[in-house]
Amino acid sequence: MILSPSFYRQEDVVQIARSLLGKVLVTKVEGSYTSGIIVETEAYEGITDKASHAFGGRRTSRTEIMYENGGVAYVYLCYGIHHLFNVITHTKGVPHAVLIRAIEPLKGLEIMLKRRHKLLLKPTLTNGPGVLSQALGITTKLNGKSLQGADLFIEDIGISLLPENIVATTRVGVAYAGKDALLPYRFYIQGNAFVGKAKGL
DNA sequence: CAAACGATTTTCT
DNA sequence: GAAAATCGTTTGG
Repeated sequence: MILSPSFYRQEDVVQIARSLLGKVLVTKVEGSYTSGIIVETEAYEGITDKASHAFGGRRTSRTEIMYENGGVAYVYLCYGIHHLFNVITHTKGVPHAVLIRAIEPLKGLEIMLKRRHKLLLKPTLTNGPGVLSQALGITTKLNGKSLQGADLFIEDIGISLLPENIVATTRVGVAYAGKDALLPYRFYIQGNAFVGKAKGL
């Protein structure tokens, strides 16, 4: 079943980040469906989190979407090269977000391989926030889109994880955030081959 | 209006 | 292991 708006509007963004593990992110871009099981996430706790774009309540044209009601996508370009996909959570006015860092390919494998210019299925196909967006065809065109749409949603396919299989640790690439960089806001499925290994492990 | 800077990935040494 | 690639957003003049 597709995750409902009420799922995204829970108050605890860290709990949502944990809950998204094992769910399936589905996109339909240029007529083709692609999907993958979410195996790694990071929580960005709004105005109190120095690593968040909305830290201190900053509102700019880019971050405005973060203040929307939970259940929309926040996609932005990083390093001029990579599109990073986030889920906006909590209610209107509270800029919480969850970054999807890695997925395990599920459907549309051929299309994902083609988009990534690969021939074989390897973890590098979708094991980072930039590359999974490329594989799923996610670009800034999806910024602000509802996660209830026919071409972008997250569904629960009945995967349940044991607590001991969920690892909580520090986030990646946010050293500039000072003590907030030490918060255990990153979650991943223990032992999954598609969890990012590029950094910090 | 000009300049600096990334919630990263790939490639070269 | 180190460095380049690359551009929209943000910040300062």
